[in-house]
Amino acid sequence: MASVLPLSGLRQSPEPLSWLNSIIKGDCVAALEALPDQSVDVIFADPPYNLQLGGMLTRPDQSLVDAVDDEWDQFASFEAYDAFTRAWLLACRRVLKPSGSIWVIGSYHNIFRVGAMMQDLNFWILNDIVWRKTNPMPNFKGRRFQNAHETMIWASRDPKAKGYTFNYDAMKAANDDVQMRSDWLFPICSGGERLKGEDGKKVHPTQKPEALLARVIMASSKPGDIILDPFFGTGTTGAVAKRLGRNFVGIEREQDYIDAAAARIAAVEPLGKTELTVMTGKKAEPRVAFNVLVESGLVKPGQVLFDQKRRFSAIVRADGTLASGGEAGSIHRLGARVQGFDACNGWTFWHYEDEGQLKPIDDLRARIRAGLGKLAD
Amino acid sequence: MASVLPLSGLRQSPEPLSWLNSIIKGDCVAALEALPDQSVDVIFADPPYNLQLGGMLTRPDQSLVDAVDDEWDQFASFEAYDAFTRAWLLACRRVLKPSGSIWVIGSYHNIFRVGAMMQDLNFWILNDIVWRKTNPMPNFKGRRFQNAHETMIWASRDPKAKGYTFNYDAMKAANDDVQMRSDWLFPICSGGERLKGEDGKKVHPTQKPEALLARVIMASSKPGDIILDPFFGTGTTGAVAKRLGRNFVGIEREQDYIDAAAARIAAVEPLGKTELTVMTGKKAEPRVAFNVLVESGLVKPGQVLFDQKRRFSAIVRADGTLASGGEAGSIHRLGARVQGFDACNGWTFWHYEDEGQLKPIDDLRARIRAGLGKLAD
DNA sequence: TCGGTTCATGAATCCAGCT
DNA sequence: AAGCTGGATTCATGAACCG
Repeated sequence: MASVLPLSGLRQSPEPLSWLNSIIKGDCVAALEALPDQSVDVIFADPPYNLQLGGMLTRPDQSLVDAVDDEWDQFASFEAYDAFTRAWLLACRRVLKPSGSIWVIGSYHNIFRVGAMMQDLNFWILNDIVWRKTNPMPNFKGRRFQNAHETMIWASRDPKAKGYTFNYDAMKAANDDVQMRSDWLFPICSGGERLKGEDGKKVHPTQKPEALLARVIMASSKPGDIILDPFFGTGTTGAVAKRLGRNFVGIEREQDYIDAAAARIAAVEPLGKTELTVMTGKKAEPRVAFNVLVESGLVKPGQVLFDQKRRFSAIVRADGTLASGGEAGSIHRLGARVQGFDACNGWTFWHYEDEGQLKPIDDLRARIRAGLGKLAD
Repeated sequence: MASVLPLSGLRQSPEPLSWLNSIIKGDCVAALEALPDQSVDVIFADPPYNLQLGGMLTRPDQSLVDAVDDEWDQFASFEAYDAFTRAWLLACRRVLKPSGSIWVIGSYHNIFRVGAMMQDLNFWILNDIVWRKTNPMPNFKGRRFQNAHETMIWASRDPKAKGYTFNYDAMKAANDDVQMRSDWLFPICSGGERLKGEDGKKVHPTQKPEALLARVIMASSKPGDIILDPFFGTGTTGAVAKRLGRNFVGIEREQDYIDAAAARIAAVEPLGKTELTVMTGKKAEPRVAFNVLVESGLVKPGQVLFDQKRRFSAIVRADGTLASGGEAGSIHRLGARVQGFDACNGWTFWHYEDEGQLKPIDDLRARIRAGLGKLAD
């Protein structure tokens, strides 16, 4: 039976949601019943990998590799694992907002089955992301390549969903101003970040690095969003969500993991609003109609605009449209028309003459946005 | 109907196999009927990815992206794609030797379904390999991460198969003497390597780089092995196989691709035996029994061996076994016994004294292998 | 001939918001 | 709900072209 353990909340709402910023104890599918339909923005799931280990594995020095042999990773067959996967994915699907997205991490043992099931359940894969480990465990027997990565699937709830969050500009800025790729490089979780028990042993066998979760959350959610982790473990998702100003919900069966996660999350200090501000691109800026430039006097009716190479020209009309050789329309439509294209960004295509030089009219828009419109003659 | 087109053969056998080093024209499953059971060593398959593209895609400069919209990549549903996948995988399974292995390449559109089906059909995944592209196509609309990799699944025919070829030492040597990882970095196929028609257009939309195939073939096959590619396309697998002294079989439906592949392969000059000699490590070296060291006089009966720290010692007996404190056995057994381990590499555990210094008996084995046994006193 | 610039292109499930 | 419109959006590579 699932029970809700409230933690220190991040979110003060007029109708407080009892499950927000808490860890729900119980089986994943049963516990999800505590959540309403379409109530979470992002799901990060780190399900059992269904490792099928033959026996003990020893290193060349005969030391024993501490394998993942926990009870929760044992399944009788692929069919059993598929049934389990289908059940939790469906439960997650119900609580995910139509504009939400889901991440699932796995290895070659399970990720193919998970990915196929996600497609069968009508999730729409956006990317598969490869987590390249800087320090993977070696292959001790020399019979395979070193297994040096894990795979994450990022998917929207529905094939045609357009509303999912992707902070493209923030990702690009974080990657030396080129697009963030689908292969990410991070160390495995170790050192001080790795939770250890009083006996010095790791608390959870598959604790994920916070850096990995940070990129996931920064890429696909906004501050204040609700992030669900149905296999909470020791709460990496919750800790990072709290630090990044997001709300979280965790589901976990084992009391030991819950205790460790709760203590860990309580110690997290959320970042301030300033630190959380992300790079945004033009899409986020307020719309300025070309007409406003005419009205403000930055562009005058009758003025002639050119493309950068003066191959085309057009005359500004008083209503904020352009005319050229019998054709007329918006700066975008006419830009497309004269070039024979379907589309065109008129702001960067059309230029005005200033002291003999051609400058894009986008510069004038920038002045409006900066509040300088009234200063223009 | 499938027909066999013989090419210049690499292999002269007393019972020539008509399909060897040839391209079989026809549908993959039907054409595979021409091959006997358990007749090929390695399969490399690059099946249709089942891309589901919405419409046209333009770059920011309004140019049109030349998408993969070929008829052979169209499937009515996931079910249809699964049925197709199951059929060709089963046909491949029949012709694959029990000691063989199979590679399948794909993207997130299809690889999860392929991987799950491979598991369902009792293939045993050895690795999933990520091909990281140095120069992937960008994401033009800024709505996802740049799709910068493809995934290959490497699997043995059966779960307990141990005989598959993996040239571990060659891979390690090629990777600056550290284990080859599961993420590989290669450019996409372009420039002079990319086959172009008379119109200057690419002959095949998805030609793979030869470097990728070279690593696959070098890692998982031996010279003289037979490599099957059931989706031959323009014959990258055949060209690389021939160059690396392997035999190939290709299956392809489109005559245009067959013509291009045949001409391409005919122009390939196989490497010589010297160039093909792979870096082989200890596993490939001839086995040397400890007894040989005793017989050759490099180790003398009654001589005392130690571990590196002189915590343990043992006496060499004339039959090539060791004795220590009432226990006796092979260098490996006794090494394990004195340490309380299940296993031990006696060659590196036991040391002999030489001018006051302890040196591993493995050094003596190396002298035998180098033909220096008789020079020893 | 050399160096700089322009241009084409690659397995791609690629827009959002308002009327 | 479907359609319309504003306008945002690309990286590495090699060939072609130019001065």
